[in-house]
Amino acid sequence: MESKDLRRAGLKVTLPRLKILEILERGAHRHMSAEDVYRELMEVGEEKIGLATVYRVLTQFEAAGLVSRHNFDGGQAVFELDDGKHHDHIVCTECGDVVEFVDATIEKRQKSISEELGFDLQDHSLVLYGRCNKPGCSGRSE
Amino acid sequence: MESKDLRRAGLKVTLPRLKILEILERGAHRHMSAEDVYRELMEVGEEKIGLATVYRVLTQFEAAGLVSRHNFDGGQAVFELDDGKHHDHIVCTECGDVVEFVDATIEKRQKSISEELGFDLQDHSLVLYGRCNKPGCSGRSE
DNA sequence: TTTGCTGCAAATGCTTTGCATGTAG
DNA sequence: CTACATGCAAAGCATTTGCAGCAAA
Repeated sequence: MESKDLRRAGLKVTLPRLKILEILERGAHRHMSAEDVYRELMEVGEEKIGLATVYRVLTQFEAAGLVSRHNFDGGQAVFELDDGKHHDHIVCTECGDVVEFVDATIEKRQKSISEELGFDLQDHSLVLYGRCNKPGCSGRSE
Repeated sequence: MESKDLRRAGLKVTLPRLKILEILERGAHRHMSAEDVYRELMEVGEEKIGLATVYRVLTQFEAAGLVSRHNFDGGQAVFELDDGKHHDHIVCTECGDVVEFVDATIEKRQKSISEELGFDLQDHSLVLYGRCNKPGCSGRSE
């Protein structure tokens, strides 16, 4: 029951929030833009919910640590449920598919490099772009 | 003489283009947003040049490979002269200072990871965020 | 002259906000 | 009942575009 998550985050349990959480959990893709979420809401018959609410809710979820936001190439930010485990992304430039990965070597080097350059590392963003070799790959959306 | 660069890129040699190139070469910072460039143009007395032209010119320079564009956190894209040598960035979250670096280990791992995941790597974006330890650091712009 | 460039203002696309109404707690 | 949420429309940014006038080549 995801109402727990909402209450724990200090957010009132409302229909828009529940529905959006649900879509992020069982939606078509793990990485979705606000528009993607909004579109699915419409498809599911939740036509009273406005796009502004989707943005507001996603932003609140981000602040609450329920969701994380990524700025891949192409203007639109994408959101994904945050399971607490850090990871980076590789995005297919053709079909938009996103695959997550973690690499201890890279993580370690980043830390060292920051120290060498006199920085106290707080965060980082690593996105690889390439063409995936999936069967039906050649331009959808994700 | 930078007119060469322009001609080689198939661009007419015009005052806006020369001035913008000049600012990128001798400007206050190596990484500048379009607004930054525009602001310096105004300061230098080049007040006839419009912001739209700055954007257009920077985009053309990017297409010509003279300049590269980066999307760091904070909405505004930043541009830097492209010397052909690839590098990544570490950005100070306090003063906005940017330091460039290259790390062979990271580059190699990225390649391997892409292959392992069945991607043909085309490009990547790595940005580290942290606090730098420079003397006067605590919130400017760069 | 011809093709490409520029300034300006208007248009975009994504995201955020103001405000009056609604509703969870 | 009160504080917080929502929908809608309008506002905000960064960036792009249409167009008429200008200027390199």
